[in-house]
Amino acid sequence: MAKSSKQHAAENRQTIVDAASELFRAQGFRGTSVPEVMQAANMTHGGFYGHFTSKEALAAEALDGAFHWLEGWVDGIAAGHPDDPGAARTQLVTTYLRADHRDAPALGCPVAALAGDVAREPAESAVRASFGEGIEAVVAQLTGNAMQQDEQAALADYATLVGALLLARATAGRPISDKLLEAAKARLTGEA
Amino acid sequence: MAKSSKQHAAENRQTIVDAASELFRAQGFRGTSVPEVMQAANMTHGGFYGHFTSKEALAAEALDGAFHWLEGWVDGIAAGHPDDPGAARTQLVTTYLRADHRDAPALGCPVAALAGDVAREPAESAVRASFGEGIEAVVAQLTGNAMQQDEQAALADYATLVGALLLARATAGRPISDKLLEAAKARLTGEA
DNA sequence: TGTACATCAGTGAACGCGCGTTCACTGATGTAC
DNA sequence: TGTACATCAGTGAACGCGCGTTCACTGATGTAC
Repeated sequence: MAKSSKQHAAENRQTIVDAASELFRAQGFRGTSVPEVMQAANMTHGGFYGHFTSKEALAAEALDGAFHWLEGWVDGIAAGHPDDPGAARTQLVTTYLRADHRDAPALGCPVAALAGDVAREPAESAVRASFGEGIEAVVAQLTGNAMQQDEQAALADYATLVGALLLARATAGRPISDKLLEAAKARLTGEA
Repeated sequence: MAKSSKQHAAENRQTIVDAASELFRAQGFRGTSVPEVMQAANMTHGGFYGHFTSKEALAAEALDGAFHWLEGWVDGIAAGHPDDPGAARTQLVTTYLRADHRDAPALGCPVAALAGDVAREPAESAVRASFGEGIEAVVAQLTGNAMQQDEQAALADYATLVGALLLARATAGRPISDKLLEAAKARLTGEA
């Protein structure tokens, strides 16, 4: 019944990717070291290069994983409101802009967490490619059957969501932080 | 006619702050080293600690400088449209979301350039304090005589501007990058 | 006005440290007979 | 089923490097008489 060593290795690899996905979102690419990721995965750092060719390769894969989670999250909201795209959109906006999303970047939207880092990546970077594909996939979800927005509206909504969450994080601890979340919520749900 | 050494030192200090302000916006706090800043200011790095107590102290001062520039920029737009706050707002939105602002973060809005970095700063950080005060000052400008927006609208606008610019930077090179700028422009100027 | 000393901004070498990455090794798993 | 060998995931020490910061020194500027 013991796991084969290949199974074990594959599980360990996934543990590394998952740990990296959270650490990168919380601390950024530069703010997270390979030894730190490996320690979070309960391994020593020497084994890292048996699984990945470089830190950047891990970053791209961790970002893919975070986008995969995000797409599942959007799908889950859409599934909760079949035949009512407007209600789905409202719930997405409300949930995205909750204080607990602001306060837990490690487990939240990779776009808000890492857009600033990705913006500084060189043009050919694998991380930049993953980010671009990820964001296009999410926009496709918002314009698809589940949410039914036109593309321009979806892009403007997403920009507002990301901007508000990021500014709320950067000003956390000040009254303006909560106000930013409320203002974006009011704007996007038409309550003001 | 020769400058006194005190004048010279004060000028050099300002040169360091200005260089840091651009480098930090372009590359982030962690992505910019003290030697790199000093080289950009045409000095060797040894003299740095004669002017600043730490890299973080420089970062806070450089951020203050960038916000000062931003406030002047907003004032300039407001002054170009006396008695027409709506036109001022439209010009601000249009200018902020231009492709050349996306492509020149070093000389642009410090909020878009550094919000992600500031969000990871600890609660007591000097950089975080500078950022919070800076953003509050800018919001005060947008709600003041020159632009006359109510606070909630100003916050939602700013979130949209920052989110769109940041996402456009993170996706630069893809068609979606320009679309993000256009979508935010349309949303904020009511053209769609 | 000229000389002697004090100041202090900037230089350049050095520090300890953590980074990304490499590598010789170990020991458990897998394979051949 | 049991033994002998091969594989290979993970260990832990080590590498060269750039970081933030320190410090002894230099030489131009400023001050005292």
